[in-house]
Amino acid sequence: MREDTRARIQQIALRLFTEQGYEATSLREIAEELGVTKAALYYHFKTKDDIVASLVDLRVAELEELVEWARSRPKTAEMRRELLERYADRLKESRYLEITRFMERNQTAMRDHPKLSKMRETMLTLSREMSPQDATPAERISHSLALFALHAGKWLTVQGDLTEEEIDKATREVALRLLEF
Amino acid sequence: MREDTRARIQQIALRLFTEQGYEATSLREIAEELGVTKAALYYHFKTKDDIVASLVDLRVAELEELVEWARSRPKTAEMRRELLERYADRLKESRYLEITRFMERNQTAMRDHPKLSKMRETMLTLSREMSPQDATPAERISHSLALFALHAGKWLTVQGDLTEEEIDKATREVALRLLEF
DNA sequence: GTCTATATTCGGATAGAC
DNA sequence: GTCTATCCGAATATAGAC
Repeated sequence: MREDTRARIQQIALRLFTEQGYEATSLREIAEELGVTKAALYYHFKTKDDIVASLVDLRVAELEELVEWARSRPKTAEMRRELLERYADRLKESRYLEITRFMERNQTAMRDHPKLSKMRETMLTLSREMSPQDATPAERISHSLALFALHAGKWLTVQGDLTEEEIDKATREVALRLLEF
Repeated sequence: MREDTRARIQQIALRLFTEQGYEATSLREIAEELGVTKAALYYHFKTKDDIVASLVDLRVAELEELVEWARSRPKTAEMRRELLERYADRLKESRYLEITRFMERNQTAMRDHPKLSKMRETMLTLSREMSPQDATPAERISHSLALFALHAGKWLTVQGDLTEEEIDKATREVALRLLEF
């Protein structure tokens, strides 16, 4: 039972921020779900903003791992395909997907959050690893879109009667094609 | 000078909602920029939500136009390429792009807005027009992604030293490739 | 670490005069 | 159509006891 309260706050906050939005979620709600009072949260996080900052940190760390991995490898087409697959695998992990969704859905709330520029920078670094040095602009864009395509796949659940597995498989296929361009 | 106040409210609200977020923008701010008081806004819109609803209506109307156009045409590959180009052209018009960005960035705020389901429905209809009847799941996803790719292109402005024109041209190229799949 | 207050600020919205 | 004035609720945050 009773693990790290800090981690439980993060977990509940992440869920509520993603479902309802950052601004629409009050500390009262988070506290209620946790079974404590608002004041208790302030022991663990100085401000509401601090909670969100801690969540962004988690994502940056994961992106940086991917960048590290890419850099430890020769810059070949094979490496890039594997990088793409690894990115797709991460997106399947629920915590990572949740944080990603949270960020996609709360762009304006995060607008001038200092952590966000850090994140963009890391994402840019990652997308640079997706192209060889001599790639043309169109190729670079296509390769970056390969990453976006994986995200987009997660939005397409509405798309007819396809199962999640089918969509995942198909988006990976499309993403690989974008990488080949 | 002094045109329709209603339209000016929409215009200012759209800008602020997009820049700062829906919840983070107060009626006071909108009123101040317009040079009137909060109370004056209530003459033109019953609630804050009404303002946003009127903006979504604008986008749905534009999407419906595209659907209408597609339906008035034979279902050929050529028609789909042109539909894609028309969609890209719309995204270049500032008002349309702004509304699109507003919606992308305020997904949670719009979460259970009745207008939103209408919009999703229209978007789904449009993406169905992008594929022939006998398309496989992977093909359908690729064709839908062609639309998303155009949106994604708008996020990539950061991407190095490319001009907006170059990015626009390259994303269209990539989108067309996704359509060919 | 968590509680019970409580301070403070600001939001959306309405009433009624002009 | 726009104003002044005001209501009401809710949110973040703090102080200080246990």
